[in-house]
Amino acid sequence: MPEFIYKNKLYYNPVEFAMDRIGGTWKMPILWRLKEKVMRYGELKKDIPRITDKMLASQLKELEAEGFISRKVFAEVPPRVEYRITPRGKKAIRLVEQIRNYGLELMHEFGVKQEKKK
Amino acid sequence: MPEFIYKNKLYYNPVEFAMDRIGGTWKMPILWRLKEKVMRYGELKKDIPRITDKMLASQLKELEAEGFISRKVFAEVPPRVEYRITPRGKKAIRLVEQIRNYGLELMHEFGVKQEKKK
DNA sequence: CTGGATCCGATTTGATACTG
DNA sequence: CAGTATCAAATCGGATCCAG
Repeated sequence: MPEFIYKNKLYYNPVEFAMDRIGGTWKMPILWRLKEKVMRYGELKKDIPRITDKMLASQLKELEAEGFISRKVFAEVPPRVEYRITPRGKKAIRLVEQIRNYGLELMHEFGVKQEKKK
Repeated sequence: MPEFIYKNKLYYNPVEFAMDRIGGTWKMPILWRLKEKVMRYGELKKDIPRITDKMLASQLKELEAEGFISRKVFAEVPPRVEYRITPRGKKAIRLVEQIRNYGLELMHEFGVKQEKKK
């Protein structure tokens, strides 16, 4: 049984480590949107339903701190901040795609229907 | 933006749906161990470090309720209960492997070393 | 042996208001 | 526009005790 410490937290396995980096309710949705677009804070906010400023800001900060996205601030008024995916983030996206495909498969098995975008 | 309800819970995307079925701290470790072995409750308990009875029992119940594992009770004294993976669980294992491989990759990038099993 | 029941603290997320 | 600060709610998981 592998077991290890990272940043003062005990992990039992690599899956847990990965999910701690890019798991949670909002990180994958954020990465997903930055897949092939550079986006501003406000664009992300509008594009991700129900996310609050608190969650968006904190998750962006964590993703940046661990190198999945980068942040560019423009010295303008009004302020402009752009977020873009990094190479590490691109690798993460490949996993997101796999989980997503699996999720779609499961939803089909469970008879879950998705709503259309309005 | 897909958005849907399953069992009275609102989901934002397929990833979230998948992780709600097989995510959390203990479900993947359990599935992983049943990958190619039938195991008893007590064996799982011994093999998964630090898991409590509460978590093991509840996670087994949820995995069974959603068809990832099956449970066989023997009418013996003392009681014997065996858990085995189902076809649906086997598909899940393929995803676990992908997440695990990604986690190992990330750990390498982050310079995390795993301890050897004692 | 295989759990269920209860209590409780820690963590995560949400709501709301406010600011450079 | 792009966030912070504060407080509250919900969820998760651990500890402990009990039972068929």
